[in-house]
Amino acid sequence: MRGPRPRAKILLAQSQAQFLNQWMPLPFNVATHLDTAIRAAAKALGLTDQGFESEVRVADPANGDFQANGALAFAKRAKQNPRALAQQIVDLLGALQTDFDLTLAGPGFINFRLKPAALLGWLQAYGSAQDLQNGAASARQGQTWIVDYSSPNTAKQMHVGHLRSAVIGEAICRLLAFSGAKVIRDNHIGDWGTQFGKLIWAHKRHLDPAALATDPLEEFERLYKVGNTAADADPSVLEEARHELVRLQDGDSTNLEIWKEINDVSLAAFQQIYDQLGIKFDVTLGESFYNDKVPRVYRELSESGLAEESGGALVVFHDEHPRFSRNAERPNPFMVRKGDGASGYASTDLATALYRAENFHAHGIVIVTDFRQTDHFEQLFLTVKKWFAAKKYRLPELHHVIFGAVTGDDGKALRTRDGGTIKLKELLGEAEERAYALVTEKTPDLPEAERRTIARTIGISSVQYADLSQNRSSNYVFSWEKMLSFEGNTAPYLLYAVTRVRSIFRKASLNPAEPPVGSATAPESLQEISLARKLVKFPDAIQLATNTLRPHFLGLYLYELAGEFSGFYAADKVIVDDAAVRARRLLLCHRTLIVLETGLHLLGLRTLERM
RNA sequence: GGAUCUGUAGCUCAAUUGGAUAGAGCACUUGGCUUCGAACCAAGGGGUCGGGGGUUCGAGUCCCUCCAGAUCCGCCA
Repeated sequence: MRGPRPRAKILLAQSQAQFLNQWMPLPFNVATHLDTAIRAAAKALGLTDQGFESEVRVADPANGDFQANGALAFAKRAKQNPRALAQQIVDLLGALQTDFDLTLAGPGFINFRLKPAALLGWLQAYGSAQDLQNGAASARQGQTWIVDYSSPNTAKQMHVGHLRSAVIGEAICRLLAFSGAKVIRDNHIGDWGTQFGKLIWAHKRHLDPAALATDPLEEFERLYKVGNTAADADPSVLEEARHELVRLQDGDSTNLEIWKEINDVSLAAFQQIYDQLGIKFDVTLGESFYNDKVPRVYRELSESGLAEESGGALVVFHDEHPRFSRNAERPNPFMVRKGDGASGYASTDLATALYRAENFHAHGIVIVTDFRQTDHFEQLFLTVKKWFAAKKYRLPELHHVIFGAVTGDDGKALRTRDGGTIKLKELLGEAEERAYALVTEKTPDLPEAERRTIARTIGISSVQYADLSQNRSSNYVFSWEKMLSFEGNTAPYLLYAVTRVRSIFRKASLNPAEPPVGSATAPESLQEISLARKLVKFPDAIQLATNTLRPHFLGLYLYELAGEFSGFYAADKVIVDDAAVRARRLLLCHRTLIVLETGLHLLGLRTLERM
């Protein structure tokens, strides 16, 4: 419940105008609040029409809490003195001075430092996870976003290379939902590829029923290899495999049954992994689902003149784009239909885009894949934009969320068919084991069952966070040490901070859901102030991570917040006799707890009571 | 051959997308537990941001060029 803020009494001595002003809570997102105020000042100065932007951002703590850099860029364009211009703006920001210390620095930076009373006001105003949610939920209210992630091929196990899409995708889903969007998680599985020809061929001839009963996915993988090897060695096998594929596509009941069995088994195995990662898809619309929807794509693209015949195939060029132009040195058209009449992933993806726009009324579509598909999705998006424009369909925002490859020691991307790559199942199991050893070492007194539960959370979180803590666009060499590191910017460090806060509440016999902090006063010590200043920047971290679709910005923020808390924890004791000191420190502890837990849950991690 | 991405401390990574003195962790050195959990904290050394040139008040970030690696380039997705 957000009511009037209990800051009134510190304001009694101030003017009536300021008093009334102070009854308005400082908004959830302080940077946005500053932006609004500066824009108003710029408008008063007549700068808005000339394209003035405030450029408010989080500042280096040494300089302030937020900084506005807009005067610099504007002055350059308008050939004015930036420092003088910044001063004119500052002169109009008098109302902000109740909450902030304003300073002008360097060539024209405007710095804003929150006063302790303003910090207290913000902390009092946003006092529960629900308050944080309410504060953030306006940005994408009423929008529907489709997030297409994980999307493995069936009949194969997921290996470490599949982890990034799942982990990053889930974090993005949660961030979008937190900003108010309705999110539809769509697992666009590869269930209709040519691999099924070879697979069905082998299934009919080399199936081992015992192996199928023990570990069906393992057996399907073996069968695929058998089929692949045989087809490579013998052209007649390849021919038979193609025939099996055609029969499947023509609806042959035996082949359909095998196909369905393979997919059902695969999805059940995938689900075990998803359960561990806390992922639950809303829909699983794989490539087969779009099978009957591609003719419309061919028709509409041809009618609108976007697609053309070329060597028997149906292709789309984008002449305005050097890379996809027909005039390129080596043309790279978007292959909508192959020369032999078969559909490819391009046509499936086009049909998928249309379905998402029409059926889900998507405001935005996010597709999470590795960087190798960059060209494909660029062509897809270019084609979709022209196609939708020609047919007057409403165009959703299209985002390809690209991440780097997970590579082996040779620096080359891991591929399923190379064999010997680490299976996701094994990775998660190993993570749990290593975490268990550590838990047992650190907290041997906890009962075995609890140590197991804790180890599960720590192990899985560590693996998830290994992907979320770094900028998604870079490649990395897979290593156990990296995935299961427990020091530095890692999940255990963050989870540890959470358990230390909870421990304080336990020690004081207080319920963290109902912290007695109504009488808390403004932060005083260096560490208290530093922690409070960090807490107030949570909305900015959320916004940055969501707008850029880069969850690591939130991870970095949480790591820094946990660091501030650790410094505070070491310096300032919370459970002390002085009731005033105690209340104001408990407030900081509690707000740290809700921000950390909310943030970690947004990244898809689970948190712990103790560890 | 063309295109895209990557290159930051010995190692693994950040840097709010053009902002102020490039920051963390690991490793190394030093100090801190009879005091709310030391899976922690405090402090120290360590950098021609791959090389070179350019754009401007300001560049790790943008442009050009060279070097190194990865990836893609009409029918597997």
